[in-house]
Amino acid sequence: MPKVSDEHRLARRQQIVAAARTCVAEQGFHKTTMADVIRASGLSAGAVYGYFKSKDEIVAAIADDALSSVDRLFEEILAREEPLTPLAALEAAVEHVAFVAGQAGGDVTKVGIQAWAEALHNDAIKAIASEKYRMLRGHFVEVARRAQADGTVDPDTDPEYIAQVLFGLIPGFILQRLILGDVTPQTYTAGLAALLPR
Amino acid sequence: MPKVSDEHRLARRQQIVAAARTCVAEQGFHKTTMADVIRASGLSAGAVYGYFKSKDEIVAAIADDALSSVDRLFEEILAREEPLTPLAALEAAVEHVAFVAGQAGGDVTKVGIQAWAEALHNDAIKAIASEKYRMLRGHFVEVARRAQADGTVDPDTDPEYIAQVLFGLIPGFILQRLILGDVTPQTYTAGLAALLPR
Amino acid sequence: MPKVSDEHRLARRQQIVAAARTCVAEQGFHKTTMADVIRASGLSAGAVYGYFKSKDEIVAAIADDALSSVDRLFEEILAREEPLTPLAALEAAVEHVAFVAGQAGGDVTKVGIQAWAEALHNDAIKAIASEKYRMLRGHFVEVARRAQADGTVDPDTDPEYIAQVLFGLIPGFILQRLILGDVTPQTYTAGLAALLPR
Amino acid sequence: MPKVSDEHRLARRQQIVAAARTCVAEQGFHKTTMADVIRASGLSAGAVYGYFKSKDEIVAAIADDALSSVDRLFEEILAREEPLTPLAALEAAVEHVAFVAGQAGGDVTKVGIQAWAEALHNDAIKAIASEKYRMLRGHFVEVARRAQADGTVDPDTDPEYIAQVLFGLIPGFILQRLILGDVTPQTYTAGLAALLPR
DNA sequence: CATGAATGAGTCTTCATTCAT
DNA sequence: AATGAATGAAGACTCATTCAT
Repeated sequence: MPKVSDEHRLARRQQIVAAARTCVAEQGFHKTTMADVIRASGLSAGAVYGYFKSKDEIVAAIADDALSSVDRLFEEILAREEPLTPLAALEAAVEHVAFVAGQAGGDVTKVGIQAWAEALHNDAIKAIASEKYRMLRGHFVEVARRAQADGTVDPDTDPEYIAQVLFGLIPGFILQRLILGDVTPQTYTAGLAALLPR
Repeated sequence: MPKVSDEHRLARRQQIVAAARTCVAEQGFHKTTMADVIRASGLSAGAVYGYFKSKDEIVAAIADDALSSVDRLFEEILAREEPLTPLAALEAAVEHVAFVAGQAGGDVTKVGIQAWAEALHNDAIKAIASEKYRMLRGHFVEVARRAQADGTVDPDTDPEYIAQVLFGLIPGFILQRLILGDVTPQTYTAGLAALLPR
Repeated sequence: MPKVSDEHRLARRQQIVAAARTCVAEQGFHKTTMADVIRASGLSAGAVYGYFKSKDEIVAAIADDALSSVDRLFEEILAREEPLTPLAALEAAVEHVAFVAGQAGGDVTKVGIQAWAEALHNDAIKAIASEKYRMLRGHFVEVARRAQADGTVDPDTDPEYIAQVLFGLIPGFILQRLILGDVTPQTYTAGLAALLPR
Repeated sequence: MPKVSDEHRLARRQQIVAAARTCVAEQGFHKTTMADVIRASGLSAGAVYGYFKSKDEIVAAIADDALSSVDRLFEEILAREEPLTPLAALEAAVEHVAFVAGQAGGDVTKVGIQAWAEALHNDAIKAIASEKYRMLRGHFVEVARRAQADGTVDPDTDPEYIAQVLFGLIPGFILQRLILGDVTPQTYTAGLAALLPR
């Protein structure tokens, strides 16, 4: 297949990443063997290694993909409505998380949690997570600023701190949803609404 | 002999769990080999297997230990002061987390994150995490009830939902602290204070 | 078409052998991969396999080429001067070896040593080496005969035995030159001169 | 087997090296797989890797062993007879080589040739070969010095150069013996005798 | 004819666990 | 009870060769 490259190459990488994501969402990074990924991708060992140099590179690609997918859709959501209150922002975020988690092809939030654990002793993953999360949190800084301008939120607090808290609610949502299983966008939003000033 | 044996047995188990925790905090569950644990514990392979049937059992013991340690101290903190506001509860929680993370013998919060990831495909760990977190979140239900009694928080919202949000802030704190490195109990508490009604 | 094809075919084979020789001189037969040879030759995998059926065939071609190149030039050297003494023959041989070793395109003596090792368990290579070396040693038989006619060397000894010794000095020169690095045509010739009758 | 170490450890290493030597003499360094060595040694994979960190380390051990065995016996041979002429030294050397080559457990000279090839692109092997050969050649320097004292050999030539030539005859003997198959200690010694002054 | 992506058997190595002493 | 050498089933990765385009 001499002249298929570029789009073909990208498509194959996507194919492999998709296969790997499915495996990783089911079994985690470490229980997922290259043989699993190879089987799931429908390619041969040699072919997979033609697109990725190592398992670590595939793991990094999945993590990047999983964290990016969250950020990508966030960007538009947060940019959309003009007067985006903290509560509305969190609601949108959490609904989006629940939505992508239910998509076919492996729960992205499970991959995300794997990435958290991996980031602790894998610098490549840590760099990816760090970059994506900083970006994501940046959106909440903007939300905080608007709320301060509205007078809804104390104007003297560093909006970064407020963003830490708003962004910080998301991991807790993901985790409770997967491990305790009794948290939904509705309950979480209602809980936050009760805490915030009416 | 049973008495001595029992204490001895427990002490040995603690010794092994402590050794394992150090390894796991540094390298994660999967990069930690039994040889690492055996070396760190100062025992022999045979001895370690005399106290734990398998690596999985040790992993479960570490996870239990890590999650319990958080809960144990929480219990007293939350029981202590009478009029514990949501903000004060979160502050205490987060300060405690930062404190235990700095203790010698391996950062417990790192082990905790490993446990989150592991829980997704290891039922024993999931059961432990589930139990501990349900307990932990229960304390926040009580906090929510008090705040509703005070009139600080909307009395018509299910206090469980409010607890989901308050408890849900903690994973976000742990994660940002370790991966982004710019979050402290002070910034986090300030951020939350700004959002809550003055 | 057969004529153009034939020259073309030979030129391509030479191109591949030259590329392979460079790789083999640097890394040895076994560390040299077909991918290396393909890259160095500037051809495609398919093209290379159009000219050689297998890696083994390429290896045999390199070995043949390396051993032939030594022999080819030997033939003329030994045929040139009329009264060629054993010392002069060895000197010419050793100087020629040092010269071809320094040529661009991969040290032929390194390829030669590889061929020795390979000959031990590869019958094709063994046959090539055997043939070339028998030829090469044949020249020294002639030298021995002349020296016996001169009275310089004992006439009762089988000239084949004398040739074994004269020819046998060359591998030792190649080896010491590459591994110990302190042997030159001058030192080696001087050493032999000291041993032979004045 | 808790308390067998030291002699046991050395014995096991020898056992592995012996097994590996047999394989390598038959098939060469590269065609010999770890599975071959493991099978031949009668141990398990894990056991072999308990004694050697890698295949390279085993290869180095075989090379060391093969080259040492030659040197070890040389030392005594050359030290034995008082007035050791160059011819007698070469004869002893070559007879010893033919003897060890015939020993059971893998032809050491074949391993030696493999080591020559390997030394060209493996620094560990090169270092071993370099050391052993320098030692070995050192013995011939002594032989040269004695011959110069006797007046048998030109006293103005650096004895190192003479040693290069005497030592340099050995690889040629080994090679012709294995590849051409028509050289024996007797023919080689006779050939040299014919060349040297009567 | 040429291309080079794809193949998949085979390589080295690790590591949880056992058991003879 | 304790020891730690031994086990061997996987695991990640390579590379000579083919064949659809």
